[in-house]
Amino acid sequence: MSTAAVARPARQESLRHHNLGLVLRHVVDAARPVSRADVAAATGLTRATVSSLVDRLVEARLVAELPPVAAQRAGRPAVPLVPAGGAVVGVGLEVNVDYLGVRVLDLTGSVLAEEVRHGDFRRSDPAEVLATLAALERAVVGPLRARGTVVTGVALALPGLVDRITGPLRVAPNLGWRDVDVLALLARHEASEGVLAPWLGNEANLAARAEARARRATGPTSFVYVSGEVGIGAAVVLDGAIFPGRHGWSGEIGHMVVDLGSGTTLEALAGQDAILDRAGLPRETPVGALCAAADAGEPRVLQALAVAGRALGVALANVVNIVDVEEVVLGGTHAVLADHLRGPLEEALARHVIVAPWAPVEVVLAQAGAYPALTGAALAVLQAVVDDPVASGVVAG
Amino acid sequence: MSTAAVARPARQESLRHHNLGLVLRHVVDAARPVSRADVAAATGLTRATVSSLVDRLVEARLVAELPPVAAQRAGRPAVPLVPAGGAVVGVGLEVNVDYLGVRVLDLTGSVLAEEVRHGDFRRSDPAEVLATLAALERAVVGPLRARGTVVTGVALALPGLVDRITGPLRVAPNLGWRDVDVLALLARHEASEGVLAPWLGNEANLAARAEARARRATGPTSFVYVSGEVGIGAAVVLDGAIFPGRHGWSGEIGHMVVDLGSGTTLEALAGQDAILDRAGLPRETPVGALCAAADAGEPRVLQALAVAGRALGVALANVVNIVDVEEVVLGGTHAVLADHLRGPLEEALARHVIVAPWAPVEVVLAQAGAYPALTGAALAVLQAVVDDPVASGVVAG
DNA sequence: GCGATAAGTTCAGTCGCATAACAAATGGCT
DNA sequence: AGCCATTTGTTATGCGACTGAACTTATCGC
Repeated sequence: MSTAAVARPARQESLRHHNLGLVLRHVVDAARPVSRADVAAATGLTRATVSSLVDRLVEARLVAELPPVAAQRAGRPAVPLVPAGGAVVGVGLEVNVDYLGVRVLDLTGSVLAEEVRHGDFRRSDPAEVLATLAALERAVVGPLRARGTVVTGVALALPGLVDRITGPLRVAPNLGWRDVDVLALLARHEASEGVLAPWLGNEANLAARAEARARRATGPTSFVYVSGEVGIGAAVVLDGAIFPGRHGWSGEIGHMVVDLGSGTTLEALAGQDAILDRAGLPRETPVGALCAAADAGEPRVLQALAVAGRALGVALANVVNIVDVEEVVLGGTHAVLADHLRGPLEEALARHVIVAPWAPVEVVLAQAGAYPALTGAALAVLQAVVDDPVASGVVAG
Repeated sequence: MSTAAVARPARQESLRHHNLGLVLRHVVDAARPVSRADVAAATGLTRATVSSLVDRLVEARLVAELPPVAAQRAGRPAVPLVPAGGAVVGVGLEVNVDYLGVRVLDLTGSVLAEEVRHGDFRRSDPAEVLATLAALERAVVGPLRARGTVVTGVALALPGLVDRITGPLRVAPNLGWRDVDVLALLARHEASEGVLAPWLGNEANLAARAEARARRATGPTSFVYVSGEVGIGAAVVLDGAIFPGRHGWSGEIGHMVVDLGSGTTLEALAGQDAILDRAGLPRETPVGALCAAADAGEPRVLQALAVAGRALGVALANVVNIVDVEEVVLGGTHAVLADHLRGPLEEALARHVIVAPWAPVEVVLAQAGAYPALTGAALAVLQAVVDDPVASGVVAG
């Protein structure tokens, strides 16, 4: 009943599409090279079928064969398969408060090229900033393209509300942008190049995607990712998949009301500016200095961080009670401050998460490295390739 | 990258499975009888394929053919197809604080049989209550089964935390149950009958499922369903699908902290007991009487409801900011009190939902009727049939 | 050097959908 | 009344994609 997602008819080709994705996913997700026989055993397909599918993937330069290594057991040695490096790539873009950048990833997850420009983009002019970004993208991607690299798509991370259905950026408070038609502004600089129009996404959501990939090997991938920068963003990941919400506006916890009487929001207690204000430090203080002051035992700083930690803990307990995930992943400035936040944060989680007795919530640090949204944006594009290599145009029908 | 759901290989039969579900869903979800040709046009399958699939569905008694009606336009008159009534059914069970019951639905959505027993199950003995439930189920389902009705499954709604992975009921505070192996207790009374083991689910989640089906025709089906009974439960529905969370423990908003300083939770402000206390009425007061007192303009009552409405509004704004849905659906006692809650509730939503300027949150009343969780439980079973008629064993391979 | 073993390929068989022609049943027009 | 246009549903025929089994290839161990 209650018809869920858009349902399409399944034709003969659908099998191939699905199974190509299945095989490719096994090769990409494997920790070490796998053989055709391994893939067959793991997927439940026959060796014959896997062979046929792998051949297509090799032809499309999504999978590469390594030279056989000396086998240690009897039998014909396996041909090791790995995701092809450098051939098919996704491009991640990001505009944030104090930097913008481009990062290019291939299917192995390695960074082929990257460029980050620092600057102050508060109250910036969208047209100008996006022109800079487009130029940077051209400079980075151009040489790759010239070498024959296939760019399957581009995704742009923005620190604001992007409507995934209707397109425009509604508002990015920290950039001072409002109702900006990002695609149109970018198209001015790119159409001539034949560059693909980027997908747009929220910075926290895309960073969480990078985090999901980074945590893939180590354990469960259902978590809330908290990204503390100037504001506080979050994203919900369930079984490795981002929860987007209806419009792509999920995870906006910065404005969560944590005090009904005063209407105080989380950001007013655990945001970067709020912490600095309460600590009696100027707002320009870098996070490192704040952390150092805390390490030195500065009482006002410790007090401010205790308040922030508790507020964050209560807010995240509320989130966990609503979406039922197993972990809290701290990213951005909150990762740097984790040592000082963790105590009150974990206490609040243990007290207020209703299922804590049966499924205690772990608090862990982000592993995705610097500029995770850049990585996540590129991964979003590559994920689409893996999910359906044919639809994304990389494999011939 | 980041492998999402469990991926299975697609074989030839997978096509058939998928397309059987697709066709059945079209017939079930259609507002009026449809022809094979209609289904073909709507799904993108050919008439030949649809014919073949429909024949199987008719044979499995999932779809029925009506006598052709006089056509109003040229051409051979269509054979109207409808979901078969009374042949294949889902059984919904529920144990709640002051009643338990059984409801049997067929694919048309009509109630074939139903029995509700009122009682006080606070601090009850699980074994005893479940024995009563099993007897009631036997009494209701037995005669149907004797008539040849096919029972595809049973689902049991409980007002507590049910681990959908490991099975047991962790805790149902208002029943006073804790770590109850519901399946084992039920099996004692049912194994002999050859009755299926029920799926277990949270009452609010299953009620939301009924609500999603009821709202199917009228508009968007992304909402938060709030079910105020003795406690306050909620469920998130996105595009018609329940958001279950990792363990099935999503939507636990009753314990949301809305006042950091005091640690006050939503239930302490908007729960039934809390409202009655603040209104100066005894806790046994029925909701109708409370509502009447409010209608009469009793100042303390109005004050209590204003407090509750605002608290609920803030809590739901927090939920909407996290999961990004379009509507709030009020069920249970909150539906009865809606007139008095709506004002402060809508004000809080407008003020605190960050995307309200672009996507205002609608507040609407539940439409699913009495005991929605009973309906939702039965629908859950039927949904599984529609999603994959073969896997659920109703259609021959 | 030969058998055991495992990887990968080839080929017939089967399943399920598409395509297209055909049969059935009705309204509209002369 | 009779014929055509129109639409529904059915009946071949073909093709794509997977399975299963036999076969080839390549290595290890004795």
